[in-house]
Amino acid sequence: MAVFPPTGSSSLELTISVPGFSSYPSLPNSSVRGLDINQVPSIQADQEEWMTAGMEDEEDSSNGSGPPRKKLRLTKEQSRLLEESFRQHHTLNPKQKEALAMQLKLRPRQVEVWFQNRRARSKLKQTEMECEYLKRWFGSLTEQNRRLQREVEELRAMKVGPPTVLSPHSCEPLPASTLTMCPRCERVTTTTTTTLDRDRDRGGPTKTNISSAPATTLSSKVATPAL
DNA sequence: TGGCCGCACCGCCTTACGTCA
DNA sequence: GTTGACGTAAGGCGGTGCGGC
Repeated sequence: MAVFPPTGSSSLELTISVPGFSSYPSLPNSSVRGLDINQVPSIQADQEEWMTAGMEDEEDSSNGSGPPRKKLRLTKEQSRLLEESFRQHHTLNPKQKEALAMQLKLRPRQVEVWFQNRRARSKLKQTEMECEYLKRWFGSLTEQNRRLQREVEELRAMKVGPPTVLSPHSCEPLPASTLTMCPRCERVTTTTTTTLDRDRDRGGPTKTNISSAPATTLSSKVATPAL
């Protein structure tokens, strides 16, 4: 079973990079400053139909009689243009916002709100995808953990009744392997000192660690994605 | 130069409305 | 016609950065 591969990104940071607009530029002399964000650009006839209710309600709200909040629905064309703009920039500077608002015949505030909500939706979607990924990865690790536990049990059983290992040269039984538990990582290792090793290296025994065995054994690599 | 204030913007949470099954 | 779920525009609040005083 393959360990679920980590994605290219080693980070789960939800960063939205906006080329050229890392932060909102401060434009003290911008015409946007001092601009009434509730100012309504000229409304075309085809827009009045859906905007009128909202506009009227805003005016109604000034009478302080608890304004019923009417919801304005953006037209498909407006949504399309906003989406298109969002693909280019996830945030807007004041000039872009104003221009877009003019183009869409919306208030700059509406454009701003749409972008805020759009960023939120984008982030939510990303979070859901990452959640799904982590779930699958957890399932993969659980399965791998089960396999390793099983392998540990098998190795423990081997310790009770150690197998006879024959020397490839003399065909005589070699000293029994000893299973030990690594105190640090709790991995089971086996230490085997062969006659061949002794012949080759008088300086000390050579340890053959199972951890260095092929990936199909206990040493199955546990890929840990950088989170 | 540091502190304060106002402004604009943001993210986050929530509310309220429109739509649809 | 009613209802509940869902999507989303908009309100509210706190935080941040910047410019002016």
